[in-house]
Amino acid sequence: MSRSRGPGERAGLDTAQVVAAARLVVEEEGSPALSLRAVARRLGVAPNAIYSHIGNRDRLLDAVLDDVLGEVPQPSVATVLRDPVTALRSLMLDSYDVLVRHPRLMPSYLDRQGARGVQAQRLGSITTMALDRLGLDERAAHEATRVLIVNTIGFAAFSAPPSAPGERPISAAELRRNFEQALAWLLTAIAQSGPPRSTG
Amino acid sequence: MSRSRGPGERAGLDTAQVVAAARLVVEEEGSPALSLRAVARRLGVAPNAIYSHIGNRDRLLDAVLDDVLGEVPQPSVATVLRDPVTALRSLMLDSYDVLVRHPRLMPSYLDRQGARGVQAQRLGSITTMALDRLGLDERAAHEATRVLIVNTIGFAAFSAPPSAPGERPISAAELRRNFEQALAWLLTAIAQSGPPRSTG
DNA sequence: CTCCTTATTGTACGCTGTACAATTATTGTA
DNA sequence: TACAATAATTGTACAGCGTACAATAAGGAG
Repeated sequence: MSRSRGPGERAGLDTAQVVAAARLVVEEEGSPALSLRAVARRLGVAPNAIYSHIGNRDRLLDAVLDDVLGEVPQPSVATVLRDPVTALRSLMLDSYDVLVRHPRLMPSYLDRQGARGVQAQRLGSITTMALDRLGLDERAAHEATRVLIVNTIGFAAFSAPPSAPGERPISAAELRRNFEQALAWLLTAIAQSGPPRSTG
Repeated sequence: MSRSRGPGERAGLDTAQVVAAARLVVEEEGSPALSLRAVARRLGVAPNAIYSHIGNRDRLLDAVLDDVLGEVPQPSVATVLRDPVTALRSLMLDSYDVLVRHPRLMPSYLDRQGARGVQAQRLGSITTMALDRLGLDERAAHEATRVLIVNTIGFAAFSAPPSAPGERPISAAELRRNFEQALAWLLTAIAQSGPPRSTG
């Protein structure tokens, strides 16, 4: 531990390191334990050192959220064009699986409305592309996107263990089947909402 | 202000008063400002006085959440039995409208998974009743209930103003139409998932 | 080399939840 | 009524939090 560092001496931090450390804190201690001070501790740095790299506690949270979304794999454009519904289904399932690994981060996601970082935009534009392919106009595509996002984040949020330990805490597999069901319902409705495809 | 009260002197609090004060705090200062100390201040009471009535900060939050749900009107049993789909639709719309009035409470709702208090159970059992009427078995009814709840809370959560003020913050009316659309999709799918009604 | 910007520390403030013991009011029991 | 048990409330205290401020040193620009 390099505990001895005077004011002005550099620690060689950058934003990526800060975000990475924050993710470690979240993954090992849960996201209620995500504090600037915990991150700083892990980096062997004074608490306020963080402020040079991210302005704010909220911005740190945003960065972590978006970073997590980076784990969601990218479906190929070819797949999206060939079979938009299947592409949407696996995109949402993949997103769900990633999000479920960070259950206690979910309330923050909704608070920040799905995080508006680069990763979120990446996933958003693929979604919009697939919906466009289904024949939805821009407005309808936006709305459908929101429905899918709400559903995915919402279900992921329900995977957190309940506060009262008395209640049967619904198994992860069960919840995932439930999510798949809802997703299927929504995708069917969305696909039907576009104009009927003439391409047979 | 009765600031002068020695240890042991009663303030005459009860749980309802504490919850009511907490609701006032939330409604006037936003739910991030909901602290035991703020509630205590408003009641003219020492911070730790709250602990006699609710054990915990989380439990206070739960109580507030459930209290808010109390505003959702109860559809009559006759209505539910006559037209379950319409009853479900207006129940969810009413819930949405109530929740939207407390946007910054929504992340907590998801965190506590919709709150398991008496009000939540009241709404839950009406929902289950309607779904049962549609011919869903117990398991299917539970799943459909969860889908509807996730959708409602999720959309309500999106009504909070976004953190980055640059983004166009989507009008309330627009979001509500979007919610109605999603609700219609889900209700259609759910109604079809039950066995076809033989009762003409 | 000198100047400027930037990253980092030390310190400090006010806020938070909550544990603990002391104190008094209320309730139950005889 | 007297007394004991329980419950509600305060005072005090602690560790943690986000973050503002000034001092300091390192790195880059000229």
